[in-house]
Amino acid sequence: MKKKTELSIETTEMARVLKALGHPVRLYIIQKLLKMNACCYSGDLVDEIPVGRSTLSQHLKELKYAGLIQGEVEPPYIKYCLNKGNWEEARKMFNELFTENEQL
Amino acid sequence: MKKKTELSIETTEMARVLKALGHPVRLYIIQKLLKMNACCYSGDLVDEIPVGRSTLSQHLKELKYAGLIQGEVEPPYIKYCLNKGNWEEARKMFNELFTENEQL
DNA sequence: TCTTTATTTCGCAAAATAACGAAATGATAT
DNA sequence: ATATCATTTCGTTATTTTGCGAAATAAAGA
Repeated sequence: MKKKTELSIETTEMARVLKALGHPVRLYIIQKLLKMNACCYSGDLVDEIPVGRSTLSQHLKELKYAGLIQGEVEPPYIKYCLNKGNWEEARKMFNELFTENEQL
Repeated sequence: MKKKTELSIETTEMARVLKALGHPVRLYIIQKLLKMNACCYSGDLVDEIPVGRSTLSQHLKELKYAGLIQGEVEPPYIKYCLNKGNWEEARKMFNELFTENEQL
């Protein structure tokens, strides 16, 4: 028997997004962007989050790589905003996962 | 300035759940339990997931530790089911995160 | 008692992650 | 040309995660 099917692309991709959100610092950033419905700067975040500048930069990079945020250069700042298109995609995915079984 | 506030318990806890879901194997298991609205056995999973028995066992342990599933001993099997109470909590958390900003 | 069966724990190795401070970058202002 | 500024990249270290196979466990059957 033993099919050992590869896990689907959808599952793998969704897990990637969940993983990106699965760190307090990164989740905090996303929550903040959602709550404010706005963008923010690394310099603002570094005052609110107990982590050094370079570490924060790494987390921003990961969120960007996961497609959840995007950065616009506004010298000497970089303005980080939600990637709304991708976020909407993610929202749909999660909604499916979380609500298709409300009867539980 | 530099407040360096600790991140809130809520954010930290939510990140823990997201992290637990942030692996393809673990997400697959949860998706399966949701879809079937039922329980499953480690032995079933090992035929569907491309990973060894001991590795699978580790992932089940992590899902259990994160409170997402629970296991009932049914010798010689162990029946794994969603922890419905905790799942409902998680569902609410995520719903808040993902839907409070549908206007985006 | 000795197997068998399903599953977990153990011990290990490889890879990934998280964090830091120092140095680099790139743009502007002096 | 040099200094400043916000931010990133680099190099490093410590820790965690992922994965495996071998051995252990625990229950039931021969």
